[in-house]
Amino acid sequence: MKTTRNTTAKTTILEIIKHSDVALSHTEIQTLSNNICDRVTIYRVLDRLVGEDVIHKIVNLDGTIKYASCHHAHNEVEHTHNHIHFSCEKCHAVTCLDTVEPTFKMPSNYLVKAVNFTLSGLCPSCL
Amino acid sequence: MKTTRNTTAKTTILEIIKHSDVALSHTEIQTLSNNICDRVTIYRVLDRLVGEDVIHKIVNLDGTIKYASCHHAHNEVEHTHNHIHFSCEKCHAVTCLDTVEPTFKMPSNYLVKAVNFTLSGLCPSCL
DNA sequence: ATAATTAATGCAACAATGTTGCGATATATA
DNA sequence: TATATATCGCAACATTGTTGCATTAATTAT
Ligand SMILES: [Zn+2]
Ligand SMILES: [Zn+2]
Ligand SMILES: [Zn+2]
Ligand SMILES: [Zn+2]
Repeated sequence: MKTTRNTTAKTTILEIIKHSDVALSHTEIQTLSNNICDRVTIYRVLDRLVGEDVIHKIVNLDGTIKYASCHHAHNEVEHTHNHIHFSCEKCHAVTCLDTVEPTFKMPSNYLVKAVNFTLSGLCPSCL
Repeated sequence: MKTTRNTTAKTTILEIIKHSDVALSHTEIQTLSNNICDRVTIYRVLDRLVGEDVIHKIVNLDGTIKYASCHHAHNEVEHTHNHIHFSCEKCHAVTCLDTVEPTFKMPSNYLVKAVNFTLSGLCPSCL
């Protein structure tokens, strides 16, 4: 079987994401990592971390992709990322709102498997 | 003042979007328009139509941008696009669900100005 | 109907972002 | 320490979106 390895690039990138209180884009991670590795490597590490369920991918309102660490217990049976994200239109910070759970009624002829909710406006720091 | 003009490109693109029951990307519009105009013109026409509030922009789960016509009455006082979108993971169709209204409770220290909700799963055709 | 104004277009050139192939490197294991 | 192979670096490429400018065409005025 295909195993996964802990490399310096992977460790560094994961630390950067874990220590950030906002979601980070590929470019932001590259800057913060001080070019510790190639641009392509960052893409591949991010894919791996998402696959390992250590971080999750967020699509921002403008279509940019951001990454944040997963704060759930890793032994959950049902593992979803159905929490809301907030995108501040002033400081552009994207944060996970793990406690907010949206409710909605869907027509029965749809099968909903995942939700991706993003709110925008002003965050507490910018309010 | 700067007026807007009705050109063949604009008319054609708007017709394509209006007659589609799913949201369309720039590339899809280009294909459907049979290369009636330059790639850049499509970008500019789409920006104009969004600015005129005739169509609205949707960010799909994968970060791709799609466009759909607005179905609201144009004399509404409050004009928002806070409806849910559904993205089918099989046929990749993105549709507007104008009737579904999500509810949620936000912490008071956030100011929510806009919402962007996308559900994914299987649409009625693929179920 | 014709001329004048300028919004809109086409084209080229560029920037940003993401992907792929492959030889070289480094990690985990024996 | 030796081996297997996951991962990396690099180059090359694809896609998507932007900008500047000369040309074209839609609207308005004459
Ligand atoms: Zn903010
Ligand atoms: Zn999150
Ligand atoms: Zn479908
Ligand atoms: Zn819509």
